[in-house]
Amino acid sequence: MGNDLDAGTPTDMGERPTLRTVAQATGFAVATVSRALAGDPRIAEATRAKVAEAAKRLGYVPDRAARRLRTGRTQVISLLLNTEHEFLGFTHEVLSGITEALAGTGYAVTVVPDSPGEDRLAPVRTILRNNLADGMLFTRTEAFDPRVRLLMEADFPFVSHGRTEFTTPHPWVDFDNEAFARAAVERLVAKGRSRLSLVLPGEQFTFTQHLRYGFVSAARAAGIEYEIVAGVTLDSPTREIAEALTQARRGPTPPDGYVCVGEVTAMVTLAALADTGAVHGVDADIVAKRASPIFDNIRPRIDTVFEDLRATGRTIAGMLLRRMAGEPPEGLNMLFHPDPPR
Amino acid sequence: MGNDLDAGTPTDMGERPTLRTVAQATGFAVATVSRALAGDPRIAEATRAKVAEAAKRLGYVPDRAARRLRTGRTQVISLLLNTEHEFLGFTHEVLSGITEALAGTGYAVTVVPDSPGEDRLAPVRTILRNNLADGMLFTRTEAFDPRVRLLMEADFPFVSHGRTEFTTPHPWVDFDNEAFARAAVERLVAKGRSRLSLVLPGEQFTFTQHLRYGFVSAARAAGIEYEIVAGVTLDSPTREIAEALTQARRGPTPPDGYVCVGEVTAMVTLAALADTGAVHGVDADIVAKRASPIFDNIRPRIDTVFEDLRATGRTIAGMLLRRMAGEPPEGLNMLFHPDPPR
DNA sequence: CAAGGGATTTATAACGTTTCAATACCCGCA
DNA sequence: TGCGGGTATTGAAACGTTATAAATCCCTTG
Repeated sequence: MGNDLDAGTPTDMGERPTLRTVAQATGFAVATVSRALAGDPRIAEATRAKVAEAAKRLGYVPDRAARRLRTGRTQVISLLLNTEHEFLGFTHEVLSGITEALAGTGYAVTVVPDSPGEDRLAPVRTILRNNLADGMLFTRTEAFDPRVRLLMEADFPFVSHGRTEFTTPHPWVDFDNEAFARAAVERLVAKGRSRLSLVLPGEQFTFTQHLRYGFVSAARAAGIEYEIVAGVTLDSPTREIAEALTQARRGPTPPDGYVCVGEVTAMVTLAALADTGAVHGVDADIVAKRASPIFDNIRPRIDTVFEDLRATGRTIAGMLLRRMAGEPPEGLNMLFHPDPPR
Repeated sequence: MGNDLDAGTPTDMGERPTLRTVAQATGFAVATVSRALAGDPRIAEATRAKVAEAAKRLGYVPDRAARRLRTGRTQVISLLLNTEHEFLGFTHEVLSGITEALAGTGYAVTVVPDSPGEDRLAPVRTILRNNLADGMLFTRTEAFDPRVRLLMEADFPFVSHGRTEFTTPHPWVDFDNEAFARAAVERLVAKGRSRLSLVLPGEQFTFTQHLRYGFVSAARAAGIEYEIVAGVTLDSPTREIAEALTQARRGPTPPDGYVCVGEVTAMVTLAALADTGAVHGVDADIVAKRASPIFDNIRPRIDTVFEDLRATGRTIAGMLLRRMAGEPPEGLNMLFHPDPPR
């Protein structure tokens, strides 16, 4: 081996090896090397082995730009990130799950801001038109989400976190929020609570309807009173939520049970209880959805139901890979079920 | 203009316009169009205007892959994301800030996992060797961070969140954790507290040393007792931190003041107080660093110092842009100062 | 009027990959 | 010997862009 003085090419050692480097090292043509590395069966077994060895030895890695230019495939997956304030680890957990599922696949994740007030289609259009990704992931899905409609029309691979109400099937991953709400209500009823309260996310999101249905139907089934806090959503400033909750507590018949969809609401609720002189566990109870271990460290302890967001991230990414590989959308659905409350 | 029947090219309407499309529409050569759009002063003013108009009308957007292949510049910025569990909005806030600063620049952010137990250099090496990005951002910087060393050697643009102790200057953005710790101590002393406690992040991080120094020197200056909780770090499972704190409280002279570096620790500390029958505000006080508005909704209310992570994200991204544009590293530093505690 | 020269524009060659169409090779068989 | 026919390999073109070097034009000047 030694130093290949005869190679006298501009491509010297230290440069990034290309197909040409490998071709020269093996004596085959560039086209052959390309095919061999792609595992093309028309290339002889022995050749494939020789090329593979040389590629590995030289540390050859295909150039993304060249491949992308040639094939039109970007090897990129875009995640639409909502840029509203968010307090607990939603983004971190989902993103960790996604990168976990994508490790070793050659796919890169790019993060694209999805400003909630703005046109939610704009970033999607940009990605489609300028061919910036091979697939897309997003959250906070709406019943007739325009992004879903557009992507289905364009036949562009995506997985939504959250279901829609379109009749055409598309890949989605969701948490069974109806079951969560139902279980939360039942848990509170079991504790003897009979006037329940719930703060919902914005009306437009599908999971809001699931939560509402689970909450309302379970409360009715138990024959107890319930109210959905008016005038605020989960995305309202916490100050406003706190005010609404406090005001409700000062009414003639304050709630004695709270279903909280997020950790923040749970904290706000705890604070509202404290501020109105009520004692958790005595005057009222809370059951909350929990996506992080933080509630292990809250006093008073409150009942929680765990939603595994890292698994969610892994799943949406894995499903997108399958969709991009050509699987039909029909089978690509996954509904996570709440563990029993604890 | 009407329909250009004479154009009879394979590039029909509906296809993504390229330089060739614009060239044909204007009658100039591809090279001229490229130059005109790049604002090359050697192209006549009138030509530049005509080309710009046509490009806009046709909706021309340069192809990233082609540009990348030709120039070697990727138009990508990589963010090294630590995949440990994290509970409050660090990732979300920093990432939102980054995308905010990058909006409209044409740069995309890709997220690369930075597994804490693993070789922290591996993802950096991959990015360098395979030319996957033009610049890099990362957090949890160490005193002699090997990533910083490698990137400086390679002369690759980056901004670290956190300072190092290298003598060669490099761009960084940091929060003045020493000032935070000092202020927290002073605040506790002002409340009459005289036995302070602190849980530190892992020894390897630079900001750990800043915290330690601020804490220790302020406590000494005030002539009070202090302890750094042994055996656990901020990254320890919360259960272990809780145990260590609870145990300390059961000793002969339990702490009466806590400096908490994160929101989670603050919650754990509150829980430890509650579990040992101590009352916040009576038996002990807490001053905590706060990166989200969540503490407005914690009862008991605790003193906090705000670290604006979204601004941090904006700043590291903005600084990286300047570095990539060729600015020398010397001036590219920014130290965020804590607001007065409240 | 020819030559010089500044101002514009352009043809062309890359960047590294994949793929189409064509070539070279080898074997068996007429 | 020559030829069909599979097998294995290859040359060349193309993806869309930028940069180098050369060409064109037009105007000034000796």
